Amino acid sequence: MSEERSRLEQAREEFVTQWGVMGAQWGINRTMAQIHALLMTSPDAMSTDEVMEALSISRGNAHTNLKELVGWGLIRIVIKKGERKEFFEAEKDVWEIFRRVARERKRREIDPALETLRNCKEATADMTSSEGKAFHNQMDQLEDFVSFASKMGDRVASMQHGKAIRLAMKFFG
Amino acid sequence: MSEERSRLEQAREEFVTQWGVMGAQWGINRTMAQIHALLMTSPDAMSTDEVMEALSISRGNAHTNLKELVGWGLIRIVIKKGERKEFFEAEKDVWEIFRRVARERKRREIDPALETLRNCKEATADMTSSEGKAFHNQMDQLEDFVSFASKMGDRVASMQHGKAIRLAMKFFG
DNA sequence: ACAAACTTTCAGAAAATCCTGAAAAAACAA
DNA sequence: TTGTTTTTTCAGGATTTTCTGAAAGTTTGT
Repeated sequence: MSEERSRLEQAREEFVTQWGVMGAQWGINRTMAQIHALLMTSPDAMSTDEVMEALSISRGNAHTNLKELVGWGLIRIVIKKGERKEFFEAEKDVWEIFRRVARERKRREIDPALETLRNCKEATADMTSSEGKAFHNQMDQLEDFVSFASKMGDRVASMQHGKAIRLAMKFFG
Repeated sequence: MSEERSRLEQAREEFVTQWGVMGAQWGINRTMAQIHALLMTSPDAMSTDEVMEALSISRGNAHTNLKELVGWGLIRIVIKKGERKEFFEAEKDVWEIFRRVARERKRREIDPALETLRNCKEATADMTSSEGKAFHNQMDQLEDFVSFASKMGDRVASMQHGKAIRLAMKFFG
């Protein structure tokens, strides 16, 4: 029994560590990704102190990243009866996690990028030199592609899990 | 004429700068993203010295990031007749750029992540405690999702542009 | 109002990442 | 071979990012 427990803890630690590494590669703060992994695999909501303890990190660090995760909609605050402090609980449904990350990245990164591409496109719309035209054309293609991908993202992210699966099957069928 | 030229340079600089910012947000070295943007909008292949000059960066920096981009398959080396040095030229087709980035990220990041998930899944496959089962189940769902997304990526990335567009239209139709 | 429990902020320290510049290695020409 | 051009490497410096710990702020109960 205690053997199973320790094996579980070990697997969980590996997951937390690797999720952190992966997050870092995708431009997400390592600690934030680790907290996310920790909460995704926690049977119960955890307090700030429990997170600090589990990852050996400072209060400030834990606090900042917990709030950041709340901002991403990946975890939520839970108040327990009789307890004064806040507890945090992760969204565990993978499809829902994906949808929230997609929505947030779009808002924070894709939309501003589109803005830039449109600016560059507009600023060169009237050019007559071949270089000017080539640049304009390149911006146009990029804008088309990014806005198309963005719309696809919206579409997919607003689907229910079941529907997404069925649609995806069409790809392979 | 010179007015158009300077307006073009300005637009191009904005693009290079912003592409750098965006890259950084996605876990890509800022300089690498800037060089990529520079070459994507260059009418001709550029030498290391020209890149250094255009971005005001050192030779070492330029060299390392150019080679990194070659490794990602986003630019290629070009040898000009009568010239001894190497020139670099970017892939300009957005669909092709997307495919190469997708393929590389899969290889470098998704596949290792799947490996971890499978490990964690396997290590807890026989558990009887409810916590053990919950963890195993969570790993299973994550693994399913990631490997599914990965297969989708493969599928899409191996399609021709035209075919992808037609398929995508089904989404909206 | 006071005190205890808890949350938030942030200046400075630590760590991770990135860049420079120069030297070494390699490629090539004469 | 010898000299010239170009590529590659990398130690040390600069910058950016992240973290700590403590103080300030807030909420809640008495």
